[in-house]
Amino acid sequence: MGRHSCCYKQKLRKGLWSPEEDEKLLNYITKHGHGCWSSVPKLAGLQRCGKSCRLRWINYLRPDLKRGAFSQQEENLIIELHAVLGNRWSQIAAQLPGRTDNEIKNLWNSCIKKKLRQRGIDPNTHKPLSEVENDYKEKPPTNNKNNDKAFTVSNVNELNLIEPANSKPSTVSSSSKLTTNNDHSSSNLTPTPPTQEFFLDRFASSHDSSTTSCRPSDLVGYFSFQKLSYKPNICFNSNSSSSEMISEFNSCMTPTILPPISSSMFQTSITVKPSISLPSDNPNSIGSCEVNGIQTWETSGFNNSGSSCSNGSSSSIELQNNTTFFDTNTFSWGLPDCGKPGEEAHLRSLENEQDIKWSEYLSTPFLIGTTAIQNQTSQPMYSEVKPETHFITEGSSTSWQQNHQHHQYHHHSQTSQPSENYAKNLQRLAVAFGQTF
DNA sequence: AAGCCATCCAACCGCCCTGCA
DNA sequence: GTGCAGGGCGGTTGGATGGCT
Repeated sequence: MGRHSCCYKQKLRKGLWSPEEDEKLLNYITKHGHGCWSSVPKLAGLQRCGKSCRLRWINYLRPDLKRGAFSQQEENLIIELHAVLGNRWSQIAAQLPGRTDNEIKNLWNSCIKKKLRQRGIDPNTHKPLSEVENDYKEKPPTNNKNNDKAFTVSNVNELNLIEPANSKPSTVSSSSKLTTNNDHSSSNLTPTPPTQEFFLDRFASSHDSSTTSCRPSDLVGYFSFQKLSYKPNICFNSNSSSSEMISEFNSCMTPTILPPISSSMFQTSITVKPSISLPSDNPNSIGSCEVNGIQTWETSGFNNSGSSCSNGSSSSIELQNNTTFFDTNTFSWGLPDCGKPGEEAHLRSLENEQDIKWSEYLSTPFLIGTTAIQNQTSQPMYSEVKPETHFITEGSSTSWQQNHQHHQYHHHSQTSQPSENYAKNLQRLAVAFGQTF
């Protein structure tokens, strides 16, 4: 187990890749696509195992990789995603176009962890270190693996680390603490993804429970960690259909059950502009072109589902991601230093069609209006300064992302009626959290 | 200049999951 | 149902690099 058959073969090179090897691999995949990875090294003339080739491609040679340092906004996003997803680097990477799981993992281990600790935050639990220490004293881990890193709603509440000092403690956290960190045993460090309790708690955590209003503007800021109004109340009838549930939800706006959220919910469409560029005189150069105003990349075989160019030199794939990403509006910090001015206008023009709003799941009161969110002043959590910009990156739905996403739930059907959308999305989300309504 | 140390990050390892025969 | 092969993921390792003494 572990080692693949190809790895047992003799004479396989290990270690750093030489430029020649890179060229061979790039050439091969550009022309033929990777197909079966185990056959790639042989066909490409490489003395490597298939896994090694795959890794090299994914982490280094892919044309849509964004090179360079992570922006503060990306770091913030990683931190928050980590709070939700734990060490699921691939899922986190799926939310950061152009970044690889390996890259993010390295950043986390080398940089972000340290920063969080410096700020008195335990990077595993996202709790204040003092609290973690207290917890440890009170409840020493009996069985090591899950205890010390178990993820609870209270952990998530600590996301509001920079909450004003006078903010009141959560009114529901004690009752809504997640104790179901059981199905993620694959990773000891992986917190249980928060279910609806998490978000309810999040709603409540920074709010006075006596506040009864639930302004859409508050909800708009949900993902920006604005203070939210929350009235613990009601109200789904378990026999209700999804659309009825939505209706009920609309009517009361204070559900005891929020539609579950998963990483896939965070996703909306983006387009990514690959930042890797090869020398123009490089015969393996992967150029770009625009088709119908959409950035495309000549990456024959890069995406098997891509449309093919007929010039024989390459095929063109459309990198417009119509699947998933955090709603560009839900995170107010954005990636200002990643976006290019010229791209932004184009991206903004895509926003309307790209946005997957909460409203699609939760109906209008949760609508995260573009203008509304734009005017929100986000409350920084981990960083002192959180620029108020959109997280607009030109994203890609590359084959690798699609691979990532095949575990996830594609939604945002463009042909379905709204009610169908709601039902489907709710079902998907329920499945995503292993729950049923 | 040399040695030591810390950090970064590319790559490997081991395991799990899935599809298929 | 079972075993195998391949893909994917997360954890870990180790080489490269830079700073400091």
